[in-house]
Amino acid sequence: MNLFWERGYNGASMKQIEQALDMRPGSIYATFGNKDGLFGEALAAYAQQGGVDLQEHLAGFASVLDGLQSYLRHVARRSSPEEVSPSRACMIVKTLLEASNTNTAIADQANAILGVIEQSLTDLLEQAKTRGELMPDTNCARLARLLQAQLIGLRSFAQRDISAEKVRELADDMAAILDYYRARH
Amino acid sequence: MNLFWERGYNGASMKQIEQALDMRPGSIYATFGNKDGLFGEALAAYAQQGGVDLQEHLAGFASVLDGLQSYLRHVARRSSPEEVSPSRACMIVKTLLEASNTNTAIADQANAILGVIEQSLTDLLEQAKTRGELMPDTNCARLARLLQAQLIGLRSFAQRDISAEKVRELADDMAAILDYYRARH
DNA sequence: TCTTTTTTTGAATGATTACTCAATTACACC
DNA sequence: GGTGTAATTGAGTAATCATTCAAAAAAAGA
Repeated sequence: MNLFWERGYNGASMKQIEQALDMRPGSIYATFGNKDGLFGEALAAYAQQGGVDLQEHLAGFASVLDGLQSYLRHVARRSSPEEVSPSRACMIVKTLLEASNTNTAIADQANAILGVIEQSLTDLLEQAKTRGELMPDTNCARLARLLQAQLIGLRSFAQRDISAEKVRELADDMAAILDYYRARH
Repeated sequence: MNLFWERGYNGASMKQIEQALDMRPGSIYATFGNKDGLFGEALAAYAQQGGVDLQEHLAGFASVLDGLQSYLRHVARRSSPEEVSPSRACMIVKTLLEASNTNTAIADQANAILGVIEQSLTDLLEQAKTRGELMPDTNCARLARLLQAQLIGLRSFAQRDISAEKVRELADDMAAILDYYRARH
């Protein structure tokens, strides 16, 4: 997963995969079918890990919106140039952009995952609306897409050769956007 | 340029490039050096074209902020699934994500281009501030990065299998963010 | 028109690609 | 310990990768 995340589908050769897994070709193909199958499992593992990360983070907050704002800053911290990570950018977005016109199966998988994430965010925002955190007329599905676009933008921006502070500032500015949707008390 | 934009650096083979250019290997290598050199010229051409597009669009507006908001919607229209384009996503971002851990030279070029764009946006926002369109205490460099992240997020989001209307809505919501930075009269 | 320079051609290069399979090793059950 | 099943090995496959270069063609200069 880390190798694919770092180098992308085409950038990771079977030779490098053999080394990363400490497995020989035959075992790899017996286990995963082919490179697509292996990549698919890696991407699914990445997505699941990301889902757990979001859920764990939100668990520490009584307010959904506070949790989402903190999550944006959390993502910025994890996408900081100081951190040691296979890539600062999101593996799902990297996959979507790389595979969209070259590998339909993989692009479809990335699309499906992003659809699930969008739905999760919608559910969370609906929950926030029910709790009175959001303005009553908020279109939660639409706001979820805006939020997802923020996460995509943040992490892709973080892939730039740029300081950690500027990434942090960006996350703060993105978090502030959510304030505009908060219910006035 | 279109071939690289559509399929990415690794996704475009020299065979396909030969066909797209209607040139034989020797001529290609005599003209561009190698695949990296050719890709570099394609990316530079893409960036220049993008710069012209932004400039032309803003020329139709007396207000910088109005122009930028309209540009967001213009980008959404161009990134619509109905449009015939090599890719809905931005070639520069695609390159940044694909090359960051595999091809330093190309990643550096993408980084440099994004730096130039950031500076252009900063200049535009400074101009808006001078004209009294923005709140006087606006941090234009920081807002420029937020705006760039919106453009990155919008076009990457548009690469999803999603309706044109939802992309349009997203662009509207992003444009609305700029309103929060407008000077109150 | 002849000569020189430049450009184009396309077959051939070695390296690398994803992938296969007969042979071998390891494991599980009695 | 013996036997059958499952998993692993790694040399080897054909195809494709980016790239080269001597020969041919085209263009430029005299």
